Amino acid sequence: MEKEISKAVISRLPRYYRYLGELMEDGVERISSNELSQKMKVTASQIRQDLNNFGGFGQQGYGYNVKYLHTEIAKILGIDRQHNLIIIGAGNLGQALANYANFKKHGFVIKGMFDINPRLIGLVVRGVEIRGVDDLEKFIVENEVQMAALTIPKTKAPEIADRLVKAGIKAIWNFAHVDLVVPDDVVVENVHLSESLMRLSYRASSLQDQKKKEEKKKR
Amino acid sequence: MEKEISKAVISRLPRYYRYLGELMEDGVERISSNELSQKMKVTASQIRQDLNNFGGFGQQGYGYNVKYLHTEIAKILGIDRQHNLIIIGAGNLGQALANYANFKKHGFVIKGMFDINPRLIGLVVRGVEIRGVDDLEKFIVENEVQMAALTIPKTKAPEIADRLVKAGIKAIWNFAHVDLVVPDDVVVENVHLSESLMRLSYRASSLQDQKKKEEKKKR
DNA sequence: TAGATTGTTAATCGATTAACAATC
DNA sequence: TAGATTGTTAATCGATTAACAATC
Repeated sequence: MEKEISKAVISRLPRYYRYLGELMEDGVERISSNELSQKMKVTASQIRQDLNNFGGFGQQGYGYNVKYLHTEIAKILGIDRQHNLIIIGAGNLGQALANYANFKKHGFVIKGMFDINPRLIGLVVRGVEIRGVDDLEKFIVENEVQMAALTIPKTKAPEIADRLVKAGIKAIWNFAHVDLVVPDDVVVENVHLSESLMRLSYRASSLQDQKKKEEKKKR
Repeated sequence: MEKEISKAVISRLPRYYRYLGELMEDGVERISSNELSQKMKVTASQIRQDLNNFGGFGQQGYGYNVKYLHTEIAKILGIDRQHNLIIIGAGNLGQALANYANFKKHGFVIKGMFDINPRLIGLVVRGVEIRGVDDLEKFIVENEVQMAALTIPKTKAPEIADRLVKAGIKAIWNFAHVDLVVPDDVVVENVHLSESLMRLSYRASSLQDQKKKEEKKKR
């Protein structure tokens, strides 16, 4: 039985990965959980606990080898392998993703882009042609695509998601403002930008309100 | 003393808001925590606990009035007021945000866009002109801008963030892959897309690995 | 009034932090 | 060997779920 690893732990791994990458660039060879904790503003205890979910990557009295740990986290995250990706929805957001150069560095290869807008079909973005959705299923199979980014309106998303799942897609990066319903063996990662903005709004607003209250008190 | 409301609660509010909005569109007038919990796939207990952080919005024996609750959550999130926003970085992602029509509906008004690329300066996106960053501070003050979306490379982000803070910005929606350092009275909401994609990669990869193991067992 | 459902307290569960023995 | 720092167990804290009295 595999011990299930908590979502909280997983969501911290990419940040560790980023900091380790920066340390490598700075030529740092080793780091202790304590040093790293100060840089990242988390507890050293949390770092050690998190990492030990996956094995002992450090050494007593020494700390962690930056390069080694960086590689190991990449393996855990699955970014050491190639992921074939398509983007459904070639609007600004879809194109923004396509233009995001760092993808390739982490094993994500954009195999194709799709849209229903005839004005976009045929255009080429970063060497990738925008296609109509008619030959979607065929394309997925032929190009061994496992992942799809959904940057289409919420009205179209569930239907397209169904088609993706039937065609064999196993991972959906969902930017549409709906909760997709998919089988157990398909994973969905939501990026709901409007919800993110609302969280910011909440925090900004409550900060404002607090200030106003404090001003009132003074008088 | 205000009781501090947990981050977990806040991050669920926008989703409640979205579901209530959809219920309104469907003409539903009232809903019980139990019904809503089934739709949203959370526990009824959690819904009631979450809402009661902010006050009693329901009525025993009746449930919650959809429209009323929708309005109240909007107030809590601060999306009943106007937020003046600028976008720094007019690349694909910045333009995607500018084109995202629903912003206005929730009180976010895009006052301006900024870039350093001379080829973009002067262009107009959705009625908003792209400006150079020279007159950034002046623009913020004159237009009473409180929020900024940062869609620029990580190398430039900290410097611009400093300028924003000095000019009086209180909320930063950060799409750059750095952790910004800001004073206590400024809030930052991070959208690290590459980290989101890595989380998806982890889940997709561990699903794959699991399957392989099961296949091995069978043999 | 009887039935339904909230608001809220209490119980459980999980995640974070602290502590320290193991060991490089 | 002595010092440093991990890996891991135990303690604490917080968040989620369950239960039920209050009340519409």
